[in-house]
Amino acid sequence: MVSQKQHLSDQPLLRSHILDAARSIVVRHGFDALSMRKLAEVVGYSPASLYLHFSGRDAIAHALGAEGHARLLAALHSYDFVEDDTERLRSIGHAYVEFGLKHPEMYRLIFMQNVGYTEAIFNDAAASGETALSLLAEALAFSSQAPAAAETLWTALHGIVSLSLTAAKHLVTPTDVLIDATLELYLSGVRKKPVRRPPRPRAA
Amino acid sequence: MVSQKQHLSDQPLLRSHILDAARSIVVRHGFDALSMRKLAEVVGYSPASLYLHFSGRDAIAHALGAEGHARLLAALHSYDFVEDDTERLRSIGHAYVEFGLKHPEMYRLIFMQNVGYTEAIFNDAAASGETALSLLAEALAFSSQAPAAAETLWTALHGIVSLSLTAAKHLVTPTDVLIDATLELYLSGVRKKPVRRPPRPRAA
DNA sequence: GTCTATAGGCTGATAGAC
DNA sequence: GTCTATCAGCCTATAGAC
Repeated sequence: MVSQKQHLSDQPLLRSHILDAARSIVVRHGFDALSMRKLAEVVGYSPASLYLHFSGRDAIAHALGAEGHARLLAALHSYDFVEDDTERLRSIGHAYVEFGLKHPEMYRLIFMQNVGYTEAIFNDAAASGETALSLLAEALAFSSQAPAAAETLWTALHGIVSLSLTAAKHLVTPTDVLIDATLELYLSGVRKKPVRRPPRPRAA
Repeated sequence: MVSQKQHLSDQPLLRSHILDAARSIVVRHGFDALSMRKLAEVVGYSPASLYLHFSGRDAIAHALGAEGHARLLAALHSYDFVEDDTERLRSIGHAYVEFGLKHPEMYRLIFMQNVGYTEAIFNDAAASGETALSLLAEALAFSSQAPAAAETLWTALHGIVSLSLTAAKHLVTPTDVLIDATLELYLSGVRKKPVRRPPRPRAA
């Protein structure tokens, strides 16, 4: 019953056990509640042992966020099968917000917690070939105004998620209505020629 | 030179001294760096004395955030003089984002730090008659689709600020271009009839 | 009103035994 | 590889002297 090479296959397994425990703490109590001591307790090891598998708390945060970002990408990719360009964009937009609302603490960790984390996660994802932004840009490729159009849409979708997470009680409009209104505006604008910007008045 | 009733006028004065010190810590090192000990050191009092003027750290955070929100409102009101409706809305939109980028740690405290803080600050502001959202709704009063239109615009503007604070390196489009694109879309959509929403495909 | 002193915690990280 | 023990801090908040 006992494998002689157990300790060889344990290393990656333990890493993912640690990440599982860390994820369960973060999604339940928020990232601030993730301490090496509590994490060690959940994993069933001493705090010191965690440092054999991760260089420290930041490394765990990074691994957790990178994994969360990958899950977000997967959620968006689940609408790749939709053939109509605008329909696919609508589906992706809804899926983006839905991910954020379904995994609020994970979304916070990826995009709202800390400049350093967000940059590291995004840099890694970019190096791997795809980010939440690049996927939106691809979904908007049928239009002509990338990358500004993709970034404009991304910021809008992020705003819906982000304010829903911190100011939900003050948003009376149902989230789906906000998403649809946002998407229709971007879809209707996406083929127009760039806007002429009039000079703005300065404050008195 | 010495007033006999100095100790009477000292109370509100000390309160604002404490808030000044707290603000300087928060804007320089972020809200997480605000501790009662460090604050007491900056103010020049012992930690225990702070509790004579504020019930605790949360009360200081709340007072600081409420004050920040009031400053945001003031910044937006500085364009009240603009007579043209769409011009005024453009100015307000730019001013909103500008405030967030100029006071990132204050903006974080008001809208991104903590659900509890944001709710308390916003509840107070609503009770006082005006919030960032209600001001946007007023600026959009010339259109017919409040409050959904105001919330849609608010989330979009917040998204620009919020992602600029955490993912600036991955937004290649200049902020002003993002704001203008967003505003023009909302302005062009604001008089249209409500969008027809086609059913979305479900994931395979 | 302000202080000192302290209760009663928490933290990340490491040295060195086994 | 995992442990115990610990370093070297940090924190909010309060009791009680002055």
